Amino acid sequence: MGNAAAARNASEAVNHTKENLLDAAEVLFAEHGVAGASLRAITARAGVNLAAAHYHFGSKEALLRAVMARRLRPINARRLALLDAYEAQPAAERSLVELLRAFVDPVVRFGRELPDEGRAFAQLCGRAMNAPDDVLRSILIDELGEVVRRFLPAFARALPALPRRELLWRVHFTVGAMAHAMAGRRLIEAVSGGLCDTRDVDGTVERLVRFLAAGFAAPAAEDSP
Amino acid sequence: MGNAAAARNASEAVNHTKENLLDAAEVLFAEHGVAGASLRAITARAGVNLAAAHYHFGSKEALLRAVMARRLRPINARRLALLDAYEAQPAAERSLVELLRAFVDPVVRFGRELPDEGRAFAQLCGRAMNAPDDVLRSILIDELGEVVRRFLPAFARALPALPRRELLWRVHFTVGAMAHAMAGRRLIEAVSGGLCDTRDVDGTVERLVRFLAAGFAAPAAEDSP
DNA sequence: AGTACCGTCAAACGGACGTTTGATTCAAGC
DNA sequence: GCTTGAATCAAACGTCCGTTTGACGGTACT
Repeated sequence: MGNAAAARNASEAVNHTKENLLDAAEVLFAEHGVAGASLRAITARAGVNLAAAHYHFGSKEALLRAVMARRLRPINARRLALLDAYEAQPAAERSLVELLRAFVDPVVRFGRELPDEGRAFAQLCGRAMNAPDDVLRSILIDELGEVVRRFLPAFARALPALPRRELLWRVHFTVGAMAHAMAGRRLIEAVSGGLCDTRDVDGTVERLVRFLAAGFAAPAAEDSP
Repeated sequence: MGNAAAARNASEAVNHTKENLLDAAEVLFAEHGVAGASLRAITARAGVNLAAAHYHFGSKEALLRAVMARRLRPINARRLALLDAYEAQPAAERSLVELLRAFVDPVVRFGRELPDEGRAFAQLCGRAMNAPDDVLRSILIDELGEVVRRFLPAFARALPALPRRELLWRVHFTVGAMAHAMAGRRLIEAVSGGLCDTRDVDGTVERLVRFLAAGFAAPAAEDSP
């Protein structure tokens, strides 16, 4: 049967074509959008035949899903691990900054540590949240499901005085600021004239977390509607 | 020469075809993205012939530009007017909240007051900042040029103790939160289970402005890099 | 009546797209 | 040595795209 292929995949030698396709798709999806990046351009960049994309993934959508899953899976795993560490502490020692860091750091870090592909993925991921493609958005929401399911109660516990509606809005703003910080790297570098260095992961995370923590700690507006 | 047409345009009777095209394009660009919305779908929705789009606008890109300009122009004019009012006050009476409101309110308000088209434009506009289409992004940046040129010094004056790099980052986060609040309406309504009502313009603006004001007022992180 | 022009229309253009097909190569199993 | 099946390849499939064309009615001006 497929013993040969199974043995080869299980051994060390991974499929070059598949990985090349993922790398190329990641960059071009980020650069031109999902609709704007054609399979012809992707396969050409990967140095493989056009039909290889369908042979290995089945469709363009499945390729996109694989691109997202490859990076999102470890990112979200790390987020949950940091959340576990945060919650393992005695309640008195937990700080909102730390909770926010658990939420923000892995995304920004993974997105920027890989020199070039990470840069591409950061753009793609930052855009995905509000992408017009239902596909891209649904992929992100699927992969993000457990993260929000675990983080929302943690935020609520860290801010017991905040009305739930206010909390949800602030998480919403947080996601927006984070996504923009990831997707809009060229923008701030251009506007700041190079003063703001987006390659400084720790600095970016720290600034973002402090900004958000202060926003979360703001007094709640009177709850009119 | 073109006296007839000029007279007709100058008179009350505006061109129905042109406006129908703008309305339809606004909704479909927002719903499916610029690349995903075909001129065939747009003209069909507008109830006009396919060739009318090129006759009246010249190209798909020019149609997109017209869609954006129609809404962005009054929004940005209002932003600058609010900034003028803010700066006309004696310095002692100015508040950061008010400055942020001048920046945020017109976008959210115009984006949501129009019952349905505004909803579409809000999505489109919120996405435009990081859109993969160079066209859409460049349109927004063009229309936004004067706004940032006037608001950045105002922010710097309102927060004289904040290092410039920190200020730029926080403005960056602000833009992200604002864009996400506009583009991600369906998202927060779904996540909150309807608890957060995105049709409540005043409430949204107020929550966002307070959140951002607290973030801006946070102590600056040590300026490492 | 005649001219000029605007707006609309159906039809077609060439090109790019995602996907499918069938042939070819090559290493592993009997 | 022959078969099997995974992997790659060039070529083609049908569809949809943005744009162009040329003809047709209608209105305003001479």
